[in-house]
Amino acid sequence: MYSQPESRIVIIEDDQTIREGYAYLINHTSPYQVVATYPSFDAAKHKISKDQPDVIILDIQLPGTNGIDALPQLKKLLPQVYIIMLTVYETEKTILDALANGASGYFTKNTPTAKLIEAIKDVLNGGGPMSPDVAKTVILSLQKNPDSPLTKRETQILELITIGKDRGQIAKELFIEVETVKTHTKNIYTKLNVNSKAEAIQVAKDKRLV
Amino acid sequence: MYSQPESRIVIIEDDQTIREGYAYLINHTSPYQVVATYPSFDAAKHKISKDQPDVIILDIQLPGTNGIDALPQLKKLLPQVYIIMLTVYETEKTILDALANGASGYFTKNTPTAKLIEAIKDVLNGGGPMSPDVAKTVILSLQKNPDSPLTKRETQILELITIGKDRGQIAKELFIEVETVKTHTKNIYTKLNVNSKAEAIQVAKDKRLV
DNA sequence: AAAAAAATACCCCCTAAAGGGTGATTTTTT
DNA sequence: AAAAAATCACCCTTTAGGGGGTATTTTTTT
Repeated sequence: MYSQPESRIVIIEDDQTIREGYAYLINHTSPYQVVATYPSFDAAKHKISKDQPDVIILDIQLPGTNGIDALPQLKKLLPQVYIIMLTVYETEKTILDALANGASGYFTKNTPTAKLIEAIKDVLNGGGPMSPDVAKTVILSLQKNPDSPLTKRETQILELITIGKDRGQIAKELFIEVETVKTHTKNIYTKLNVNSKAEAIQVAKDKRLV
Repeated sequence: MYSQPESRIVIIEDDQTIREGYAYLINHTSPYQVVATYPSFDAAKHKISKDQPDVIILDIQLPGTNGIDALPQLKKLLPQVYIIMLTVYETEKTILDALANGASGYFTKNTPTAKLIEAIKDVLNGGGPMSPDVAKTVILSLQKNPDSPLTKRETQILELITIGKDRGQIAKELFIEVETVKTHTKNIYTKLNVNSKAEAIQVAKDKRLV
């Protein structure tokens, strides 16, 4: 599926200058048309369905409902819409929350309009555009700790523990005895300085061991 | 920190045509220099430290040690190096494994050299470049299920359960009583059709509820 | 304003799964 | 040859987790 020139864009952004600037440039330098702009989600929510947007450009720091909370609601109103986040926030949590809640792309506000237009094309073609720094943050969030004190087998077992498997399931999955799983678990606990599954999971998440 | 023109590139790729093609184009159309190329990690591992690469372009499907397994070893040999994966595989698991193991970027093999050169610049500047389809896969892997049957509070509690918190910790964290946590947990179990924490975690992961 | 949904809180009972200790053999790496 | 990792076994103890039931308050939706 390729992007259609008629693709309809809505911009939700409280800063009038940015809002109108992007709108003007998209309308005049791209094949897409900005069919509506709103200064807040609350102003948009009752009208946006009528706009039938294909892509929404959504700011995070909005008056009233913020962009993150607006995301699931927009998705509910317009299940097929692609949403590109535009924000000055680039903390890991904000970025991950936005993506978890259904954003298709994420850009920081200094992004030139040309890049944004490219991003619109990307999402319409099924891609997931991000600015380089955002991508970096996402990648870092996925990265495992390369200096894990655990052996390969122990890491494997810890991984299964973190996804909720019990001793029996782990044993079956790895074709080993329950007692062996127990031994590995004990060794894991010793190395991580914990003495329960719950604590092990917490340390694992915290130190990105899995 | 900006990328230095002298930045040193190593290519590890078994297909001679691709390997030499990229090497030639990078050397002749970019400010970077390809200081060595290898057809496999096993061929590279004893010599690559001497090459002092800033960036390694690494194929996944290599004879002998594959690219994913090579990643941690390369990181050990050259802790500061940036690694860009280049592959035909684009399954979620492969991509996530590569990023988890320390890759800085990820491209599919049809990527034009110009994009790859841009990616080299990106990683040297601290970015995390990915081709649009890869980025999309990464974003999808982070996405939550928008049709969760759980309420906000229940989702919150399930989230805490998945990171290994026990009733007491959850209660404390949410400023509610342990008994309330229990009630929520019961409701979660009913909705998810499970009857243990372990199962709940598995369903949560499986259905991307958290 | 009324109804529905969500969040909060308590009580009793009960056991399965988890955790601690100790020891030993086999396989893989260095 | 030595060290590290992975495998398996037996005993014993406990607690955090789970089932059932009931009820009030707060928030949201209609």
